[in-house]
Amino acid sequence: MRWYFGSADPQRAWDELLGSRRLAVDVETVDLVDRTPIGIGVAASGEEAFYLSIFDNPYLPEVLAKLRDGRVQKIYHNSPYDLAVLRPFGIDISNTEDTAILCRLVGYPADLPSASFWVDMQTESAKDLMARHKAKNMLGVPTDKVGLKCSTDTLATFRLFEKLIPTADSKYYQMERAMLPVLETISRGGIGVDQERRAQIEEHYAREVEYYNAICSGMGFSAGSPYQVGFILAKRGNFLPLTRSKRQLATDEITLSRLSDPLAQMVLLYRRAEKFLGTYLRPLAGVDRAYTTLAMDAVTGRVNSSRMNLQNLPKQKESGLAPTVRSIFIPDNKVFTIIDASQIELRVLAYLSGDRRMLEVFQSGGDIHAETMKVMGMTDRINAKKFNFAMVYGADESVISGHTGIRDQAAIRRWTQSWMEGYAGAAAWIWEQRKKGWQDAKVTTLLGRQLKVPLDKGQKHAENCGVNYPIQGSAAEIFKLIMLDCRHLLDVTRVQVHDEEVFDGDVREKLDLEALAHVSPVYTPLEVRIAERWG
DNA sequence: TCGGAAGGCCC
DNA sequence: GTACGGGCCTTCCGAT
Repeated sequence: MRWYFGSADPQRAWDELLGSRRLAVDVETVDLVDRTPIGIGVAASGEEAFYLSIFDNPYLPEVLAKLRDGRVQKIYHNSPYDLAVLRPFGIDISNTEDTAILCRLVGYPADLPSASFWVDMQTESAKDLMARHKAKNMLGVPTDKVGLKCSTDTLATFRLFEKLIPTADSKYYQMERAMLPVLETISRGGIGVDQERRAQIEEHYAREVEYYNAICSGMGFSAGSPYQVGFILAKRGNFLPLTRSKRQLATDEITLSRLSDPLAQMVLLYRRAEKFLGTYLRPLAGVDRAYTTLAMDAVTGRVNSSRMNLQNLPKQKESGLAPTVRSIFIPDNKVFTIIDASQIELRVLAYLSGDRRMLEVFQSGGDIHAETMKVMGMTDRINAKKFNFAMVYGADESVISGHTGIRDQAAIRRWTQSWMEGYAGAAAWIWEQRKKGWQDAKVTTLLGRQLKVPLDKGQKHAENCGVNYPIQGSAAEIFKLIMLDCRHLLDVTRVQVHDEEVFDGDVREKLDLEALAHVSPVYTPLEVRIAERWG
C-alpha cells in the first residue's frame, strides 16, 4: 500500500511530507507505450521517500491533494511525461519544476541514471529493471521493487533540484519552466478530427494500395519491402546504387524517381499511400480529437511532438488530385488562425552574424531570397533559396548539386563564393562557428544556452553543428517567447510546428503583432492567416 | 520479441 | 572515398 524508503521514522516522515511545500514526484506506468499509471513516488527531502500503489490506496488522496495544490512546488524529471500521465487526476501544472531541463542547461546528461551519479545515487531505467526481472512490463516486476525504483528516482530528483537551484534562478530556466504548463495544456487540448473526411481519404488511399499490391504480388514481390523492390528492379535491368551500409540496393525516392521503369514510379505511389494510411489515417480512425505529447528534449531546445506527431503532417501536394492528410483536422470554432514567424532562421543568422546586407533586407521588409539572387547574380529564386539553406546546414558541393540540379561542381563553388562575398559578415560568422564547433565542442545561443557539439561523427559534422545549433536553438528560443506572449490564448492553442502556431477560432484582434515582433532583439514579424482547415 | 536499417514526413 | 542541421514513426527482417 504505502512503502517507505528511508532510515528514520515513517510516520514522522509522512507528516513532514504532508506539510511540505516542495515535493519531488515520479510516476510509474505499465510501460512506455501503455501509460496507465500504477504508482506514485513522492519525496520531501533527499533522504526519505514514499511509494504509493495507485490501486485503492487509502493514502493516495492525501498525496493527490498535495499535487493539486498550486502552492506546492512539484519537481519532476522529464515533467511532460508525468504531467500527461497524471492528467486524469486533475493535478496542478502551474507550479512545475523539471530537473531534466536543469541538467541540460548545465551540460549534464539528462537521463536520470546518468544524472543521479552527480548526487551520489544510482538509479535504474525502467527498461533495465524490467529486463532484470524478465518482465514484459512493470506489472511483471514485484511491487516493492517498483516502489524502490520509483522512490530512488524521486530522491535523486529532489537532490538534483537542490544542487541546481542556482541554475533554476536563471532567466533561461524560468523561460523553460514557464513553457511546461503551456506544452501540457496544448497536449491536453488536442485538435478536432473530421471523421467523415478522414474515412473518405482513407478509402482513397486504401484503394490505391490494394491496386498496387495486387500487381506487385502478382509479380512475386512485396512493394513494402525495400530489399525485394531493389532485387526486382535490378532484375529488370535498372541500375541501383548500394545503401550506406552496402547491405542492399538503394530504393529511396530520389533514386527511384530517376528511373524510367514504370514499376519504380508505382512503388513510389504505393509508399506514399501506405505512409499516409499507416501513420495518420488509420491511427485516427474513430476518434473525435487527435492528441500529441509536446516536450522540449531536442538538443537544440526545440519543441518536439510525439505519440501522434503533429509536426510532420504532409502538406498539400500541388498536383491537387490526391487528398491532403492535413485537411482532416478541423477547428472547434469555425476557423483556424495561423501565425508564422517567416524566415526566422535566416533572421537569426543575420542578427548573430551582424551581416549588414541581410539585416538591411529584413529591416526594410524585403525578400531575402530575392536579395540572394541579386547577391549571387542568379536568375532562379528557388535555387537562391536553396543556397541560403545550404549555407545554414553546411551542405557540401555534392549535396547542393543534388538539391539544385546544378551538375557542375566548379559552378557550385563559384556560386558559393559569390554568396560569401555578398554576405561577408554572415560568411565570417559561419567560418568562426565552424571552428568553434570542432575545437570547443560547444556553442552558444541568443539567450546564452550552451549547446554541446557531438564530436563522434567527425569534424565536418561538428563544424556543421557549430553553425546550425545556435541558429536553430536561437530560433526555438524566440518562438518560445512568442508562445509565452500568447498564453492568454492557451485554451485555443492547438499546434506548434517550430515557427508556426495554430489557434482555434479567429483570434486576430487578440494578437499584439507589434509586441510579438519584438519579443527578442531579433525582429520577427509574424504572418497571420485565417483558414477553415489547417494546410 | 527486440532493434537496426531503410525510408519518408516536417521545419 | 567521403553525411545537410534538428525531429518522429512505420515497415521489414534478421538476431535473440
